Amino acid sequence: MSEKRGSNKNEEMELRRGPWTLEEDTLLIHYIACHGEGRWNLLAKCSGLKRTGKSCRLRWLNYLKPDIKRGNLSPEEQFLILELHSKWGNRWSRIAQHLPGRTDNEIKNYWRTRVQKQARQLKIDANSAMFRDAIRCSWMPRLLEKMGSSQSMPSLIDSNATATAAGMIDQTPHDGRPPQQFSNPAMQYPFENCSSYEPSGSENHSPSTSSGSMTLPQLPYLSSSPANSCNGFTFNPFMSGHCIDHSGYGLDTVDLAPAPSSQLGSSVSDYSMATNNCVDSIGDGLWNMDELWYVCKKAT
DNA sequence: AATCGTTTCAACCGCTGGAGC
DNA sequence: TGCTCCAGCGGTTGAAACGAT
Repeated sequence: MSEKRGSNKNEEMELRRGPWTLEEDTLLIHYIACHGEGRWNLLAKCSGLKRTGKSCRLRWLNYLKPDIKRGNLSPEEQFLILELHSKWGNRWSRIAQHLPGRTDNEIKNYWRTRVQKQARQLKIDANSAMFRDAIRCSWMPRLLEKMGSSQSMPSLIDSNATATAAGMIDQTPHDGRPPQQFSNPAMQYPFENCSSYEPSGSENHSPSTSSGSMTLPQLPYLSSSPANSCNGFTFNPFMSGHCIDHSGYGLDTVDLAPAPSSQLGSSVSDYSMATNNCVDSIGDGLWNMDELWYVCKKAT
């Protein structure tokens, strides 16, 4: 036993850790090209890499794999992440399956650095129903707006038959319920029904499906308002002019300061008007913290 | 230009579940 | 049935990059 432990220790001492070098990457790529993926421990031993099988696997899956998509997440991808996370929680690999070329690690990082950041700034729990509703009622419409204007959805439609922001989020394989579908979310996503959170593993409580379009559970504090309105807001998918930013993710902080009380009592159009003028100075983004704050505030 | 605080993301760690024996 | 090994998952960390002053 002690002998085995000693030999393991010697092996561990030889193991490299930390950032991968170009030589290591080349070695790994070459080995996988010859022998294929999988059997990572064997790969680690036979390839000459002084890495653990785990490390090799991670490097390949998260960085070296040819179909890995690099760069900022598109609005469609962001929308999907928000939508799928609201259903499945922190099931990153599962969410990643619906975003071709994106890794669970990347999605997880996105959620932590972009989404949770907003929750922190709002001083609310990122896992709270309140925050999720704020996302659904303020952030996601903004993404739809972005998607509608960029008309870039075909990329997802083409690359992912089971889950697209533009069509169907297929749940059938996971829980046997009918899939949620909205043939054109920019036009049809019904925001009158903001969702409550469903923790991971509680998929039996997922949003219901109604006549081919996504219908989400209605919150008690939301009025049964007309389509495209939520919690007193009117969400026109093509409404322009929100506090938005230049970042590729569109989620950088805009302004955490609560709206003046006079605005809280106004109609959404008034409120939108009040915040619209920041567009020119801030740019083309998706995230309006004032509005989000208002959604959260009204929910309490 | 230098310093410091913040953000990003690649990589690691611990745990779990499945397969094989 | 229980053990071991391995792949995969989600949480966390820390170095590098970036931005503000």
